[in-house]
Amino acid sequence: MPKKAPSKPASTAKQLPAAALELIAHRFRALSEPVRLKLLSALMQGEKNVTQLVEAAGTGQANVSKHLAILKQAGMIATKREGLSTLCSISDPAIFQLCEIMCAKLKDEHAQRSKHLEGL
Amino acid sequence: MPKKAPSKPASTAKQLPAAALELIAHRFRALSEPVRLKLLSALMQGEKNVTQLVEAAGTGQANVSKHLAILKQAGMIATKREGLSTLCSISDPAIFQLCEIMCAKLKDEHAQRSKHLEGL
DNA sequence: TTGCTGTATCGCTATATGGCGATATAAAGT
DNA sequence: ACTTTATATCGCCATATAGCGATACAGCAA
Repeated sequence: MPKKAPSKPASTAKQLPAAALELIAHRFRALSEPVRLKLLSALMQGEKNVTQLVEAAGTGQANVSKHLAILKQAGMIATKREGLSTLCSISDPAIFQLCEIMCAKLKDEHAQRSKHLEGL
Repeated sequence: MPKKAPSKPASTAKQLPAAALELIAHRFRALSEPVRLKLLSALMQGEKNVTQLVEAAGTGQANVSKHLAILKQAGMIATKREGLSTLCSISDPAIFQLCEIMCAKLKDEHAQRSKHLEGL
């Protein structure tokens, strides 16, 4: 695929420009809070409105609203008004991959820890 | 530190227990800072000592040391002393996958934005 | 020992952010 | 109009953390 070579200082080029790193970091940060992961986890079962998500998250409505805004800004969920409700849904399937990889990592490490304890 | 969650209302069972979500969030958080991503980016080219990483990161040595500790605690890098130096290396190949996915996401979004500007 | 280098840790400040209550806005029904 | 419901936003507080300088520690050389 023909990738355009933008005007980049080819000499001192790191593989990723600093601006890109900030964008990437920003997106990872959206995934770095348990409440937000819980929201995404709930949304993996399908579209939900904010009230349902408040229930699922187990925290206040104001917080959920803020967290949803963060997820939305990170391009991970989409929202649409429907009457009184705001329906939320996962907008980027990459999230599934990301969480799967991270979960696999956790399971591996857990298995390692269990192994280390076997001899006790 | 988070106060201990009281006995869970068993009704709202989740696919992932809260403790797991915290662990996952913790790992994503390790990837949520530009300096740490820069360190990982540098380490993708191979083992490096702290001084080299300080150069690559463009921030103070104290910060780099702290960031490396965070990455280490998240199980993303390994360190070994060798003489005066501490050699660091990526210990979990999953990081490559995670960053690839996130970068692809960014490229997609960038392409989208470019498209929206085409008609102007 | 002393000195030098590389790394880790401490103390501090400033900023960012999560959680909460209160309030504002939006949309629909009366 | 007013009320109710659903969501968003605001103000405040407490905590977390990135960055910095100074310092402590570790390892090697003379």
